Parts: sequence; C-alpha cells; structure tokens
Amino acid sequence: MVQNSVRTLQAQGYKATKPRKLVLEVLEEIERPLSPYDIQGILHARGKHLNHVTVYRILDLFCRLNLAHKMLSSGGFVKCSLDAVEGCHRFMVCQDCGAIQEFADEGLCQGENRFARNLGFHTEHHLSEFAGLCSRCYGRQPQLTE
Amino acid sequence: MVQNSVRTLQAQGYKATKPRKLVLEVLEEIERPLSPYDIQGILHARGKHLNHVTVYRILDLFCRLNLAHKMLSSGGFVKCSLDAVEGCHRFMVCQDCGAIQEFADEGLCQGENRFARNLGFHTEHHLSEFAGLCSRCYGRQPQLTE
DNA sequence: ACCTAATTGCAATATTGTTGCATTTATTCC
DNA sequence: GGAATAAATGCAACAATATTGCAATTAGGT
Repeated sequence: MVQNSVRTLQAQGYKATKPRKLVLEVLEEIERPLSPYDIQGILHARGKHLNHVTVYRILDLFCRLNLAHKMLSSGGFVKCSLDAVEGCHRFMVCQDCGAIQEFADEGLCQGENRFARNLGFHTEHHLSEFAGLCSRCYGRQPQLTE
Repeated sequence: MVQNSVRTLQAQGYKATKPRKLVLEVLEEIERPLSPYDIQGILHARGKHLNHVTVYRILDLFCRLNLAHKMLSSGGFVKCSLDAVEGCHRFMVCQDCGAIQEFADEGLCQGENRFARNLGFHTEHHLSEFAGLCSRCYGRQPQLTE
C-alpha cells in the first residue's frame, strides 16, 4: 500500500526516501490523526530516528501532493484514502476510538455550492469534519481518555 | 453589540471584565480570524496591555460559551454571529479579503447526517468551512498578501 | 465601601514550528 | 555496479505558540 504513495511521489519527481517511507508506514498503520512529534515518537520507539524538521517537511510535502491531510479540528495528520478529492476534504472522526474515515460525495458538494452561491459566495474548496461515533463504537462504553 | 455578549457572560455567571470586553471589541470590529497574539498586538497598539495568558483564557471561555469560534483552517478566532448553532459551526472564508461569514442551514445538516448514517457513522457535530470568494471580491484583483 | 470568589498578571517552562547550512542519499547515466 | 548531482536529511540555533502555579487585582453582591 505504501507502494501506491511511493509511485505518486516518483511520478511527481520526488524521491522515495527512507524517511518518507517510514512516515507513510506509520500513517497507514495508525488511522488516527497524528502530530509530527507523535510520528517522530512512534518511529523513535521502533529504533528509527528521524529529525523533527524532517517529519515536518515530509508532512508538508505529503499534504501538497494530497497523500496526507491535516485535520482541521486537531491539527493532526492522516493519510488520504481517496485519490480524487479535488480541493474538497471530508472526514468523520470518531469521538470514542479516534478513528477517522475519509469520504466524498458529489451531492453534498453541489448542495453546499448552491447554498453558498445564494449568499453571494463563490466556493472553491470545502473542508468538513463530522464528529460522532463510528459503527464499532456506537452503543459501547467510551474508550478514549482525554 | 458587545452588550449582547456581555449579557451572555453574566447570564452564565461570568464577570464582564475589562479584558473580556476589549477582546470582544476587537473580534467584533475585525471580522477576520485572529490569533491570540494578533489580538494582544492590536490591543497593545491601542495602549491596552493584556497578558497573552489572559487572551488565551478569554478566548477559551468564549469558545465554550459559543461567543467565539476557532477557525479550523487557520486556527484563528472569530466572533460567532449566530446564536443557535448547536454544535454545528459553518463558515465561509474569503480567500481574497479574508472576511469570514458564519452560516447555518438545517437542510445541509440533515443531508450530512443522513449521508454519514449510511456509512454507519452517528454524527454529533458538524464543522465546515468553505474557502472561496465573497461577493465583494468576486471579479476583482486579489488583495490579500500572504 | 467592604467582602469574596473570580479573574488577571507574572514568571517560568513546555511544546510546537522554522531557518540556514553542512552532510548524506536516491536516482540518472555511463 | 560505480560515479555524478540534484534532492533530501540532519543539525543547531532560534522563534513562535501554548500551559501551569501562584500571587495580586478586580467585578459584582451586600
């Protein structure tokens, strides 16, 4: 799976370096928003030592290439699971287990565009996050500390 | 107008202190996302000196009381213009002049809830921001530096 | 005007993010 | 496979942002 992202990197002329692959692995494995320092810490615990500056720059690149997304509510980074989200980022965040799920819907976009235009606003990008409970956590005891 | 917010504060048992009124004034006057340090700086230039810790705590309180909102995309704070946004925060941000406009729509909420539920997700809050051009800036030359 | 709880300021510290430059590394070409 | 080289990383220093505990101040009720 990391392989897909590696291809994207190379297709755009970026190198598939070891640090970049390591960050990709973490983001794929942990489907929850992670800060740059979170990622550094996780890798550190695995004996992989990346400078935090490097992590910042990698995440920055990934966001530009749409390989990752910076969550609006928490500022944490997640791996994008959808390829074709043209300037429209939508995620559901489970308030219990912290899991995130990306989604897209043409109908929602159109509804939002129409609504905005009625207010004289010409929309270019939508950002939206839903907070709630995922199907696994719905009807269970809370898990997440915080 | 600050008066409305002052009433909200007092109705909830919070004091209408000078620092709080000053922050309210700035947020009302400047309808663009402002960081805590922005606000401190603006007030400082007017001869009003607030400690940044105070600004942080005030903004924190305002958000809890729904008097202010922390923008998802920028992290800046804006004054809420709608009273009855129950856990649902929606803003349009002009990419040109930076102006923000809060909005609400029952229909959008319902559509989003329905969509999420089809994916097994039980939504509690919606956060959404549209980026685009406001009616004044649409069809003009760009203004915002950055 | 006084009392008291709430709020603010201060100092110290922690966390997060940025910049310039020397060193290393992934790819291209032979 | 082994250079060449442009890109990427690490390092060090620093800048910006955010948090905590506690003493001093202030708003609101009497």
